[in-house]
Amino acid sequence: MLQTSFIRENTSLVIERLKKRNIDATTTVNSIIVLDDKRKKTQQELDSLLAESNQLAKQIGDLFKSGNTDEANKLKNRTTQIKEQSAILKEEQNNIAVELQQLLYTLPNLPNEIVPNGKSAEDNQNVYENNPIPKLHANALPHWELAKKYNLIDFELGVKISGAGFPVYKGKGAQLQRALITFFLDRAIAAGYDEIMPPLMVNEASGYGTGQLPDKEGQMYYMPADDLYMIPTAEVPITNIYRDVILKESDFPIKNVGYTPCFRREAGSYGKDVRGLNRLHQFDKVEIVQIQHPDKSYQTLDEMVEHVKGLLNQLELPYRILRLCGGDMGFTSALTYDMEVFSAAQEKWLEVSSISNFETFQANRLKCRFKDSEGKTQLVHTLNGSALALPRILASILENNQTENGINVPKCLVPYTKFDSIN
RNA sequence: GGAGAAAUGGCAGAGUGGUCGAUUGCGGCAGUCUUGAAAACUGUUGUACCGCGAGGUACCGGGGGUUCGAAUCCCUCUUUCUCCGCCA
Repeated sequence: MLQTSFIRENTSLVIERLKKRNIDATTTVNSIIVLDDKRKKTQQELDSLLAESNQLAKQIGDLFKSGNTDEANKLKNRTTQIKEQSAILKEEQNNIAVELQQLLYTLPNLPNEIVPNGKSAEDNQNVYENNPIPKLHANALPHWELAKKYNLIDFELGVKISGAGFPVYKGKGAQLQRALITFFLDRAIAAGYDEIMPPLMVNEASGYGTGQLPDKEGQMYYMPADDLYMIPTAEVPITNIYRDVILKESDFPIKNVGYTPCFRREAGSYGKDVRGLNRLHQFDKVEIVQIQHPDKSYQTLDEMVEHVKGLLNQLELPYRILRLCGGDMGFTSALTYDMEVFSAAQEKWLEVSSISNFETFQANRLKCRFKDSEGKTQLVHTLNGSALALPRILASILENNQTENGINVPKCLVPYTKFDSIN
């Protein structure tokens, strides 16, 4: 959520930057300013009424004490008047606040200056590409066939137990999955991240804190009996650790890593994009989160991209890095890099990580602040990224490393799997 | 799930209708003393909003109510603790 004060002071910048998202925010921004003016005016009136009422209450108290009940009762008349007036103003103030809040919720984050203009994924900027695309043998199979052939993943069994999008990992498939999780966690810990195992269900306040609510309400599984949401990513519970927290400057950078299953309804998805492991309702992900000083957050973003590059390099997967264009960026992000691996049998790029700087957008909702060197309280910057999302990594490992005789396990995983090939 | 107790500032812990944004202790910060440090002493130390400022308003777990006036009384929700029951 953008700050009202920021919108007031940078009106034209806000409108200009949101054009990168192909949004004309002029009307909304103007309404926000008008409403904010109204809010200020109402508060001034209300405050002075309450000030008078506080004064009177003191006087009445004194009068009662000195036995001057007649005079006290006279003043009471005035206070009842004030009460009525202030009740009206208070309601008005509440209404304004709600309306203002709703408008603010509709505005996405401002894209950073370097975010390319564009409407869709086709306009994303390719900023890095690595590792040659492997040449597969003539009978190469897509990962869902390989998973079946080597008894690694049972999709039909998942349908029986839960439904489509809930695969069952078996045998070496399950072990490979577990190896990847541990590998990713170990690498993050080595890079200075603290491991967190958070709850997998969160309350409404947490959903609002990181911006899943109200924007992506339908994407999360919701349990009405207990008013809880299944997490769509570890970002939600981990970042919400810092909700309503005032940090010290010396706390920076806060680096957390967490492995969690992630749950997504993926309403509206269908077709061949959902084949196999490409798009699931439940999947595993290791997420890195950082809370950083505003001056250093972009440096941190680069550092996080480097970290993920390191993982992909070790896994020896062909990948590319995209700088997302305004039209393809998430609601809460100021700058996002997507990492995609090439899935050789499907012959397409699969997104395996999305690394974003949210600047103060989440922090404003979370009320996560710090005291700067002058003792002033200001909002922190939050960042996060997948490091990494498992299913598509697994898919590309299976596809890219297949030979006529089986599948080779990447060297960096062998210490974890204790086997170096699947056949 | 049943019964009872509780929730106050970074922490501990007073406060049961007005003089309370809140005694005190610890911690934090600044200073005095010291070659330096410790100790001691002095001062300072919550958040948000409004206001150029003086200053004002709100907040004692959340929401509502009683009252001229609520941290304090009432209702409700949440959470924590103790006991009982059940259970991985």
